[in-house]
Amino acid sequence: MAIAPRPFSREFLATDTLAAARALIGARIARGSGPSACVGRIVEVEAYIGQEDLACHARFGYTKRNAVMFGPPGAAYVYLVYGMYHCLNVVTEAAGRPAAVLIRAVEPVLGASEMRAARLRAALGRSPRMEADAVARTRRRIETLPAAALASGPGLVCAAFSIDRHDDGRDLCDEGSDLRLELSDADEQLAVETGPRIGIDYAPEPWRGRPWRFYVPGNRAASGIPAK
DNA sequence: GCAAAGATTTGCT
DNA sequence: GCAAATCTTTGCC
Repeated sequence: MAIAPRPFSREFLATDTLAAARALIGARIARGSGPSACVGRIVEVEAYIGQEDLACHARFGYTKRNAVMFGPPGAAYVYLVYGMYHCLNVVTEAAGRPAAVLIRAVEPVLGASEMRAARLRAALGRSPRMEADAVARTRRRIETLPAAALASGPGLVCAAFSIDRHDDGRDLCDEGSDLRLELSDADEQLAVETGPRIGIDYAPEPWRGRPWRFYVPGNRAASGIPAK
């Protein structure tokens, strides 16, 4: 019999974003319930902390897009990047202080076939006018992906779990939520390494070099690191 | 009001 | 290894 998961502690998210980021490694993200439920283990995250962090979306202050980051901890901050992909963050620290942890990669635990179907829906939905042979190529590519590659990037996590801006502001610490964070006693402690955040070349030092990316070394789902 | 760039992924050279 | 795809948000005129 399976051990019942418990919701991720909001009080813990409320204090220190770097500690929260580290603790989120190995935690689970869950979507839905019953036979179509999807569950994954978080294996890569990044911390974005406050208006002073010039890599953080809050660096321009309060805006319509980043409003949720200024709210209470435990909420989902979901935004659209590059006009096509969504990114999921977990809001941290007390209300009024904008900080969050970006979920960069997840290892499928349950519902991999559901995630694959969601990836396909996302890919085809993005380009509605794709030619028939392009559709076939895309379908073949996604159908042959190893399970570990289904959510191995921030945009892919959202595609696999069908996360979009409808989920912006959702409470991830509520066990009744359709999208939520969970801890399971069945999970062993994972090794964690740190490094600079990815894709923030626009940020000046010291922010660009801050080792605020946390990941499980050698994990296949987390290994999608740009070559540069 | 308009131009520019972005916490990415994919496909082609 | 590089550039395109795509659209919201930001920043300047």
